[in-house]
Amino acid sequence: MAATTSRTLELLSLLQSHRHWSARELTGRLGVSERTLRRDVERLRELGYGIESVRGSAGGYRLEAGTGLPPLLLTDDEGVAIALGLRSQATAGLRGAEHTTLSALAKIEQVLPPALRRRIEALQSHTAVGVGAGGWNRSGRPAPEVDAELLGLLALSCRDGERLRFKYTDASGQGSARSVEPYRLVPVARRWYLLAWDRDRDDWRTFRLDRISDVFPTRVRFEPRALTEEDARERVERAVRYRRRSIEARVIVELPRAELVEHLGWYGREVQAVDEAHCAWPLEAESVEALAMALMWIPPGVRYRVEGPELAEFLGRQAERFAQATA
Amino acid sequence: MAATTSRTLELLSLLQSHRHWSARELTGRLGVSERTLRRDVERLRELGYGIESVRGSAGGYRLEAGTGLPPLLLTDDEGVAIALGLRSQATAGLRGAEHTTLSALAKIEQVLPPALRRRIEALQSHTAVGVGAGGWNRSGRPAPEVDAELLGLLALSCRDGERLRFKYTDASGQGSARSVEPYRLVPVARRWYLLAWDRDRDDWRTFRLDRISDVFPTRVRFEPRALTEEDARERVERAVRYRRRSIEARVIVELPRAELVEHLGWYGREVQAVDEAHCAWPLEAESVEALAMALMWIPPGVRYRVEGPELAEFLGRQAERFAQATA
DNA sequence: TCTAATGCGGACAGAAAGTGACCGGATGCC
DNA sequence: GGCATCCGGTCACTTTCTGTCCGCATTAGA
Repeated sequence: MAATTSRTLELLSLLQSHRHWSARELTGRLGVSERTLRRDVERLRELGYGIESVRGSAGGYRLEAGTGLPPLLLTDDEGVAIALGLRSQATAGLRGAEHTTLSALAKIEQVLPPALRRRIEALQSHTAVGVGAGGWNRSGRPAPEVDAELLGLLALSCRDGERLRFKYTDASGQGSARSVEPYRLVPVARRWYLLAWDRDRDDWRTFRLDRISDVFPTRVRFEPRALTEEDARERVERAVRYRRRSIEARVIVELPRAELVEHLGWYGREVQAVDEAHCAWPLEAESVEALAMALMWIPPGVRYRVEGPELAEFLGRQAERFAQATA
Repeated sequence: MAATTSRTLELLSLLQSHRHWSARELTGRLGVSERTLRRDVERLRELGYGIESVRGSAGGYRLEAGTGLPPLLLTDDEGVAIALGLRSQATAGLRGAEHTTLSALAKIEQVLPPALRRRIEALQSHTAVGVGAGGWNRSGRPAPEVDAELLGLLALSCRDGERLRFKYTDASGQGSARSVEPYRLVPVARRWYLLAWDRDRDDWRTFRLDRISDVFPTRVRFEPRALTEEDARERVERAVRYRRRSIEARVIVELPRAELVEHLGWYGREVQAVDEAHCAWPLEAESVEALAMALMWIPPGVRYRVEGPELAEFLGRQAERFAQATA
């Protein structure tokens, strides 16, 4: 039963797993005549998937970019890799694509067999970063750990309009049990927040993800309350009292612009020439520590001067500490 | 023609896009009778995809984890998000899953419509990190830019056994035109290398990805030469003459262990107590700069002393520079 | 306890499709 | 030119698909 549908999927899967197939190989795998294979190929083409065929000896079929994205037929391993990629993508907070990333993540998390889920968790725990690795974020503090699994779960609930219960520990350390209608996940300054309608308090509330625990999906659906995208973001930002508070400074380096740019590569793209022998490197970050780090990349032996009160003050203190530390 | 196959895919797509659907909604969307819908659901179940149904009022269907991964039916946006996630995953070099990540990446790159490809590139250029962000790697230098697109292309060629031509600039700056049979991509120390059979030199060669340019996929297939996984890795490592060269140091901080751990969080997991008032923080990284960065996270006002000649020497110089810079 | 809403699946008959065999043709590599 | 490969028309046969009709099972809520 349904031989043709599943065979079509299998054909797609074969084509995705290996770029080139001859008709013979395919008919062998699928157990059909060549004529039927050609008809299957035709069908797939009609669905908009680009299958190119090459005639002559060494001919065959290959899947190419078509007009639309074909269904991705993944092996378990690949599924795991994708889920991992999306999780780290989501927790890293790629600007401008959070929503889509979450929706893709929700899609795959929804159908992930438990065995694979366990593998993902195992792998994820291996990927923790070390000191000096990617773990420092723009704010210059170690990024708070974001629970990617929680993120996935919440994303699903938001998408599907499913009530949730969980424990929440507020800023003052007070714990409480909440019953909410999740509305949207919003990333602010590398942290994730859940905007939801609190059923007990009869109002919108914002929850920081790392303070949520013991989530229980009730499976009870609800009709999402109307709220514009902007409203949502504004509510969260207000609740979070988030200010950007970025710190700026400028470094005057005793080096021709070209040389510094050469040395810094991509990070030196904003360096400007001051005169033949000096250049200016504008810096911006969310903490003085992050700025100071940047200074360490000025080549050894090269003199520089910083402009910017916060950074200067910080450097003064660090210089003292460094000197003491090696005494 | 093929109404049922495409309808089945559409059903799967609907189920993936939204968790809960009533039979009515589905029949409306698909334009078939309820009986047929039930049969479609049955078919999907037979294929191993977990569709749960709920009877009674507020009943309906939902897609759940089944025994296998169902074909992922993605919107364009989601496809972009996944490709981005995989690219960053691959270039970040997740240990232990490189191969699978590449295979998943190859799968999606293979079928990515050009329009989406352009979107990915656009987005990717926006996600470049700023100073102090995740762009510093373990070696303490800005991570060399890995061209994710190149990586995807090479992954495809390795998988499919397709000959390549490209230009290669070796360490000494010498350029040459190569014609190779790509065999495997190997990440070493945050850099990617291509192991391939060089057809002109009649031997294996290792190419650093960031030195490869002007790649031309010939579309000519070849029979991959036999080589074990270990052999491959060994060849690359030998070619790369990779040594770990990590630098170690220890910091004695005038703070009780508990307080420092509290302050550092995850990064302080190896801190040891020395006595009531002091603790020792062992550090390890691939450059002194990275070590020095770690020091900045010791709370302001707290005194510390470093043990380790390289770091001490480096700090001495930095202290001087900082002092000069603010003069 | 009753009722309305929802999903379940057997039976049937007509419509639609899928299938393999056969064939002459086109294309590309050597 | 010779060979290997893909192309797509036609035909007869088989299988599947589909909608309709129906009584049943399950659930939430009045």
